[in-house]
Amino acid sequence: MSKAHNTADMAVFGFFNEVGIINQLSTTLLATCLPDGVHPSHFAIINHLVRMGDEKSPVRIAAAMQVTKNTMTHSLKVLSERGFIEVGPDPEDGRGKIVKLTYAGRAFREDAIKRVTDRFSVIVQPEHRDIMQKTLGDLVVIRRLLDENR
Amino acid sequence: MSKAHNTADMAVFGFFNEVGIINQLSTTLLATCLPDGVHPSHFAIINHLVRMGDEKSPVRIAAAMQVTKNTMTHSLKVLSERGFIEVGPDPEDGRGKIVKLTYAGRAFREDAIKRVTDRFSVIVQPEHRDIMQKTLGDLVVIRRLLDENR
DNA sequence: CTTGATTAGTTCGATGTCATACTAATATAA
DNA sequence: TTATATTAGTATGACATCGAACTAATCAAG
Repeated sequence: MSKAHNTADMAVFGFFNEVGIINQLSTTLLATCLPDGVHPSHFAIINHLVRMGDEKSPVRIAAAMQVTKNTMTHSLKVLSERGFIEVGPDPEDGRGKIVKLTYAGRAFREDAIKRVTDRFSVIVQPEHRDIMQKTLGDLVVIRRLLDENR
Repeated sequence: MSKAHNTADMAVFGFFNEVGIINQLSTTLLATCLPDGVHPSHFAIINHLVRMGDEKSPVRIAAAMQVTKNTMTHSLKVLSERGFIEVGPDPEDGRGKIVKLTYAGRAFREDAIKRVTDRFSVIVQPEHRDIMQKTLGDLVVIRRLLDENR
């Protein structure tokens, strides 16, 4: 009864195992579409700022990206040196900062999106898109479950 | 038409996005079930050796874990220092080495599995298990797709 | 047998990420 | 108002991972 290897647990382990492999392979594939020195996590930050709006504080971006504040400090430094963002003080909070996308940042994102889309389009066929679309809702349920229990 | 933001692409991006978040949250959760200094990737190696059989070469384990050889060298050093594995020479190949599980390694794995199962069992409810089981086959299809195109 | 190519494992340097601890500014409570 | 607690961002050190270069051993071609 307390045996750890029942079928229900196996399904759970198998699920997370497949998720882990898919994540690794897709991230690696994404990385090949980005210029040297730009990590997938950097792309994710730019992408987030474009989609959800910039002018956010580092701590808010860190929460959205699910990384720690110091990781975000580091990532923002890289993006700033690349000229993709500008980090200025928050006029309403002396402690805070405000991250703003530059034109170069938006252009980089457009370019990267195009390369990524092209790259994936030769691999992902319509039947795979159907699978992803069909599965997406279930993944959201599991993601929310984990998000609420961390 | 070459617009990058059509609904099909959105489903693909959304899928990989959810997969990434689930992977991060589940890995973090798993990490809390492991003793200090034992990384989830270390647990994965031990787990693999128990399930698929030990007495494998580092390069084969690296391929199975989808990491580079040097990463495996590092991980095996950690596991060896912990006494979970023993690394000896390959009598049939002067270049190679053979990784062997110790009793302590197997005991660690049993203990970790128990803690992980207990931890997840209070979060993952039957309806979530159903979702994972239902989704598993689809995830395998996508995983294979990426595996064949890397 | 000898030479060139491949493979196993390691070393080195770089990078992303985290935990802990710290400073500075804001918010709350007495 | 003053003291305490909380929050934003940074600094430091640690670790997992990677790519490139290296050594040693095996394999393959002549």
